[in-house]
Amino acid sequence: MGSGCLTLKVIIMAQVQNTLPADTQCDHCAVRHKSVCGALSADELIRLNKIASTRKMEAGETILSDEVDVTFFANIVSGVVKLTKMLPDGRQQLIGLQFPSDFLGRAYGKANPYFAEAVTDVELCCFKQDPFEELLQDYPALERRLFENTLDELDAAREWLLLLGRKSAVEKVASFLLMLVRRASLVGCARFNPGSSAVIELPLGRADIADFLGLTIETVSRQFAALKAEGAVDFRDSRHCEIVDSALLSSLAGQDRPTLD
Amino acid sequence: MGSGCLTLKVIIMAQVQNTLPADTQCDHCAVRHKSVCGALSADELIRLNKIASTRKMEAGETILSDEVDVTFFANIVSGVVKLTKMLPDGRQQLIGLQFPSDFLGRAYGKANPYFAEAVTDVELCCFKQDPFEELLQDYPALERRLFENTLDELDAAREWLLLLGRKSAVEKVASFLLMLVRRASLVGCARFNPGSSAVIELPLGRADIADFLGLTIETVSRQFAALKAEGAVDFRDSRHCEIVDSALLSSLAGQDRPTLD
DNA sequence: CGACATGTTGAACCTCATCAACCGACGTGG
DNA sequence: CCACGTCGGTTGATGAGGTTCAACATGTCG
Repeated sequence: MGSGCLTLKVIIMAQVQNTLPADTQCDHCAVRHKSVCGALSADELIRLNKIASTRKMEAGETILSDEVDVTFFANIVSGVVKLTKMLPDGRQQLIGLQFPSDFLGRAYGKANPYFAEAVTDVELCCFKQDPFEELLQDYPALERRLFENTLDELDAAREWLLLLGRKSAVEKVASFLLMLVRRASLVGCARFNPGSSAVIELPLGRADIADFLGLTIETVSRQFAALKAEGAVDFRDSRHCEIVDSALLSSLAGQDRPTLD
Repeated sequence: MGSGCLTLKVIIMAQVQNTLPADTQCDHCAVRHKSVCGALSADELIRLNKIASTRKMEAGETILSDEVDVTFFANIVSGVVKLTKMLPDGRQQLIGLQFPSDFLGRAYGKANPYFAEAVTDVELCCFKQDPFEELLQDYPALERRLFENTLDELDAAREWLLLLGRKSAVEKVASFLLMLVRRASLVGCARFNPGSSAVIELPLGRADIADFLGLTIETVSRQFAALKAEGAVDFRDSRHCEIVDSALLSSLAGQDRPTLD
């Protein structure tokens, strides 16, 4: 049960690459409007800029940890980040997957009760904790954006509860792919062909997918094979999945009414 | 799989019992300080009071629904509320359990993507939607309290992801009991004896517990029996559970280090 | 009392985990 | 250059943990 692989808890803090000049950087930022920054006016952004700095992290590095007090929040500018929790005996569960424009860190004091780890190489836009919380006080629009963000995350987590608690292995895997289509397409990780078939890049390896779905590597692999056999998807390689029949896929995911026509 | 019992989606809105006189009611309120109201001064409370009204609902009534636009938020004053989600084929998952002082409803527009149903008889303190959202604008402390609330719910949901994805049946049931001890004791549903043994009242029937833990009624029952056999708990009746050995119980829940002493 | 709801217990079955072999891609060093 | 180990993924055989189905117990309400 579980992955059993106790990941080394080496916390390597990324170096500050670059302190942003006060007024220009955000204009070119890929996530300027989608992220929480979207709540701020140009003037307000300048102040945010003053406490911001870019960091790059390599795939596999730990960004936030259970055990270390973190002194910053961050927007993901590029790359994918996984959030995980672990049982003392090593069993692991992925509790979230974050894409560009998502926000990392728990506001207001309490430590995050989980790990955040870079899945791919990642660019972050980091904000120092204390001054950022001051900003939250001063700019209600910012706080509200962050709040709505959190509400969305809560909804997503609850959707996942349903998946983990009640869905079968195939349904889980199918739902996972659909979730990627939905989320990744917003972020440009997916390219759509005219014929409504899309190729999505799986940001996670089989082990992480398993930990996301509460399954083992082997079952994930088998269910992918099953979906392929059904004609719902096709794989060019283990990381690239073509959605052949998305209607079929979502019926296999158990999300629509059971064909009431 | 799942409970299979498609609960009737009859939405019976409770009658307004009682419009609060502007200044007195809150003083006697059992959850005045624990709930979001705790963020408000006496003056501010008066304004909140103007848009508040008490409602009583009977066990089994639906409070919030997927399919109906809800026009109020609410504090739970007494009783227990369950939040559920359902797959189209009837499989059900409990995604949250709310106690007195907890807040019901999703701020800022979007509909709650779940059901809320009274488990016991429930007293609510309801706030009309639009004026309450105005209050959120005007009283940042209130919004912030609600925000922190939401963050805590998110943490709880993620804890539950780990449980559903990675824990065995015994571990799930044991964790459930411990969760009740932690939460219910804050709310006065539990009475502690000197000898560190406590009797907790299970607010849920076996079916709901099963839907909470992603199990079936039968397994829940068997695991309770197993815990009793181990000497971790004892049952006076199916609804009252005495925690005999809470250290043992939490080790069976898989939450502490595997005895490294 | 009988009808019904709720919970417990037993036996058979099935899904998924476990253990193990295997495959291809990659990198390293002889 | 190829032998070698490693790593990620696939595939097969076996078995355990939970589900399912069914019978039974208990409690409540008419």
